[in-house]
Amino acid sequence: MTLVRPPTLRDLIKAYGSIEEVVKHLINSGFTPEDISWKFKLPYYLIRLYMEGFKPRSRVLFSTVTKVYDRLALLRSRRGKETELLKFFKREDLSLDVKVRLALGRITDENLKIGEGIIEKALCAATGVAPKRVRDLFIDYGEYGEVASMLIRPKEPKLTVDEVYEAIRIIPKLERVYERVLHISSLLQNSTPDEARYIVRLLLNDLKLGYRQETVTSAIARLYGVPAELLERVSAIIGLVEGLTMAPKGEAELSKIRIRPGQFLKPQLAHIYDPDKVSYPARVEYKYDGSRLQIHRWGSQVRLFSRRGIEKSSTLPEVVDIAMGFKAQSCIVDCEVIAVGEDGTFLPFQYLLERTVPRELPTEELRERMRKVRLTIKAFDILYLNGVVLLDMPLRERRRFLLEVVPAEYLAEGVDCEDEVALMRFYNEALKRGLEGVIVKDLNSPYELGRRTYTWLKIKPERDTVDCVIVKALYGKGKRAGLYSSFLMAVRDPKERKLYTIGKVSNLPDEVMASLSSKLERIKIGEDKEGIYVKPMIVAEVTYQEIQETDEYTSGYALRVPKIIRFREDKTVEEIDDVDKLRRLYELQYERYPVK
DNA sequence: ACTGATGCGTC
DNA sequence: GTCGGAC
DNA sequence: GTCCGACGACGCATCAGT
Repeated sequence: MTLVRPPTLRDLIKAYGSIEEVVKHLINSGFTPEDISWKFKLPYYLIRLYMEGFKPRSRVLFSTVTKVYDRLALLRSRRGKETELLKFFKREDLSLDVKVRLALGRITDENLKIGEGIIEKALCAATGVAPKRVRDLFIDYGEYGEVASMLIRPKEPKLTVDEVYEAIRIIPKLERVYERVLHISSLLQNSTPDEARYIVRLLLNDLKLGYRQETVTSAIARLYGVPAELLERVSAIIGLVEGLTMAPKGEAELSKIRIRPGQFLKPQLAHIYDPDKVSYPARVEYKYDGSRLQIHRWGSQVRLFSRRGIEKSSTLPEVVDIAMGFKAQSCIVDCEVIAVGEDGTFLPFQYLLERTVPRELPTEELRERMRKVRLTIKAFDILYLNGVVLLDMPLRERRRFLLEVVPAEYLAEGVDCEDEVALMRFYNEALKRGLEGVIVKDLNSPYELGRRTYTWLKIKPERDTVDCVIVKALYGKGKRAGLYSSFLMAVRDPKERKLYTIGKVSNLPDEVMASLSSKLERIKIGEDKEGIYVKPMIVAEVTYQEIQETDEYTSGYALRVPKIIRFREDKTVEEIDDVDKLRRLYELQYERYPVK
């Protein structure tokens, strides 16, 4: 009896013709990708690539791209970065969409479901380094790309752009956490420190190269000789990557891109109110505490989009019904969707999330939620009507069409104000009626896709303030590495010497953060993986937009949109506010501003 | 079957 | 949603 | 003036782990 040698990979390739066929055959015979990786000493990511039918097209090394990234990181000026990008886009050995995506640091529009947690696991798996040490490096450098480049061993670069690019694109197909970890760690094991830095950054959608997307746009516009404004507009309509990759078709083709219902448009946004920026007469409307919704209707078709373009049509059927009642053949309407009780009163924002967050729900569950949280809309703009694009029309004229299309009960309430006195009168009335505030709009302004403009200004009230004390300081990330950049605040027990947490605050100026950080080090009394615990003695006055009930903090309450107003060096921890005051403020907030 | 970790999208 | 800060 | 990164709370989805 002769011993049969197990077939080598070489044998199998000979038998099946190609490595791709071998992998397919082995998977069909019941082997897992892990088995195959183990048996033939093949990197896990390659097996997953072959399973997805990967066919290498170009042999360009990924290290040529990381060199471009490094140069971009070093260049200081916008112009310099733009020229370097232009040089990159001139390369003919890579396709334009690959180059655009590499430049934008966004390899796919799908969700990778990769965050810092999975990167940390993958780094441990790839290097055998203990999680504690990886985390410590992360605290020091504030970013996993740099950490990866420090932990990965130098080697000859051999990854190709194709491999890296496709390996990232197939990640959405890896459902299990351990699959994603194995995939990424095998990729990192086969990369150089420089490659690892940028692979991690690509996975986290953040290249940290210090240029903006408009720099990428103008580099492409320059290369293909098309106006940057046109390219921007096309990108606003069909999407950034799609728009930029159309540039070679030239100005004539780009000009043909038209807005059509069914295709999401980036909504216009508002700035904070500044009295000097208002031009009268101004349109002033209630600001409803809801979620932005863009309604597209053409014939009997309706599509709803959230602020970032997520489709919501299937979970908001009552809004679809409302849209069916619009008096138009086709239209795109901008509105706020809000939660209302059975009596028509406004419900707090938290309730709305139960309706707007889910992506899809079983019919029964959806019905139940529809009963519990009713919805209505408040429309305030119209972008398109019966084949005509209204964007460049002044608001005054767009509103005329809006009133014809949308029934009165679904329109945002407002008035035209001649001066600041009238504005403030309407604003105060809005607060009395329980609204979030008002929006002030320039009646002569066009609708500017995707831009935050001073032609729309929001006014929201200052709420009460709470004096509280820092009990914990959390490590900053990215550009705030090495500092404590967010602070856990607490209030007193009314009787005993106890503290109850109420949430975290951040957003301090760099200088303040720096001096605070050293102060905190001196009163440190403990630590965990997120930051340090400190002796409660730094008192701050904090304001907020709303108090919410929560299980997250020991007081039972949390502040929505918290802000530090000032530090109270005149106050000791004995003199801060207590939980009773917080409870009173919570109960008072809807009395003083009736939710109606 | 439940809880926790992780990621994502709303404000 | 907020803010500060780079560009 | 504009954009963007670093932050806040919340609820949901999904998988990991018991």
